[in-house]
Amino acid sequence: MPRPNNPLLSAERIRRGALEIIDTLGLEELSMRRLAEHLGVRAASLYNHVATKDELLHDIANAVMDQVDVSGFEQDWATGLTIWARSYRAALAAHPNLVPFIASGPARREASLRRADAVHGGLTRAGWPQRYATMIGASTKYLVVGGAMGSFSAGFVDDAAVYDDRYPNLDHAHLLRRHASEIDNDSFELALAALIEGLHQLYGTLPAHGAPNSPEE
Amino acid sequence: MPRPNNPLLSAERIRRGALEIIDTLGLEELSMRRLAEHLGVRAASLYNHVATKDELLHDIANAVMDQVDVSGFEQDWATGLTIWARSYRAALAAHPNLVPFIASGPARREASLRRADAVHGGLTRAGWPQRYATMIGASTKYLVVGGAMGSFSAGFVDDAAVYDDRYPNLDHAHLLRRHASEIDNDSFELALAALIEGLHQLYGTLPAHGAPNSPEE
DNA sequence: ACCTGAACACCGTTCAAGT
DNA sequence: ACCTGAACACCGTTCAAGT
Repeated sequence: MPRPNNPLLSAERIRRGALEIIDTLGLEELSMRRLAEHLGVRAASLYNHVATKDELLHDIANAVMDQVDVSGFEQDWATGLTIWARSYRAALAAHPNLVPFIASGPARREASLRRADAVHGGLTRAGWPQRYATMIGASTKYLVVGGAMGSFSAGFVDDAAVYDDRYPNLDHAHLLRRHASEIDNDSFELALAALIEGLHQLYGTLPAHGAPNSPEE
Repeated sequence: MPRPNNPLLSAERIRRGALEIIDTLGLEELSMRRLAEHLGVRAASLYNHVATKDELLHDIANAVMDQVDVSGFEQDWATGLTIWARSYRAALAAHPNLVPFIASGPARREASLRRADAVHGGLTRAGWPQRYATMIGASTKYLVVGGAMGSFSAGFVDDAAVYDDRYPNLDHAHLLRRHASEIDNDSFELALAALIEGLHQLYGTLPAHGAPNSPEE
């Protein structure tokens, strides 16, 4: 007689295990065989719950991106942009090893479109022409992705000797690694503030702002 | 008697062949075996000229990055920043499939340090405190890398039907793919202009600008 | 319904053997 | 000096076989 015989695996458990490996060992170290081992199972078993490694990664990426908050656009556009950018950045920073994957692939999933719609809608409702709304959304994304990705300061090894006196302007470069995340965050905030400041100025010059959108392009 | 017997391969030819595969088929499609086939040779032969696949990729990345121009810092800092950012972006855009690799790994090579030194030096000579010079360099890099990377508009498939009426604010989203590179470029220029505008304002508030750098942090 | 051993078509890299 | 076949330790994925 057949019993419930509760299963060893589930899509959720697989996703969690995969993200653990990504966070601790890196994206390159994630293999279906290693993941299976991590879960006390054989590689083939994973395919009862997950179609493909690539789809698994997309599912994980979507879960990470669900932390992004676009609710601020119910207030003014600048608040919406700020909350969006910061929560977006925080979501990526929580899983830095996954950023290259999230940032390279296009995102055509439901939730991702809803977010894009909220950003675009928040900006156009505030009076930005469609074309500007698109560009502002793109610019902000560049800043977030670039900031989460490059981890600018990680490029400098934590060893003053490397720089000796050949690069006089980098005499403090060896300090960067230690304060990397702090500097990364400050740089991001600086750029975000400058961007929004610049946009505020541009906003004042818009012909029909506040009025219903004029056709453009 | 031994003759010159000129070799089939060279590091240069391997690099060129690899970049051809990356540009046409994508980074994921590059394998040492496929590269060898592309060059009319066997995989093992490559290792007479190249230490490792990873090192090969770094060498290619360095060649691409050699197109970046930091000479503008000999003029004013805003010109330097603009020329740097644009040439940086152009270098990456010339080989989009390589961007994830270039952007994820730290760059501790000679040429890369020279560029960082030129940027940092140009900014500090103009009166920016060290800490700001670091942040401005980082911010600009975020913009360039994010812009070259995400290819924001590629996230929207070129099919209006997908969006139907569920996302009213994305009613022009299907146009994005067609004008993707144009919008990407305009968004980048918008953000760069806003950043530099914001920095100009900040520059005016610096305590001792023009004077020798005051010690900080 | 779910797990698995075995297999297939791939990888990057090494190395003794050839010229 | 340079190219190569064969091998090693890996991949992602499929599938018939088991329970």
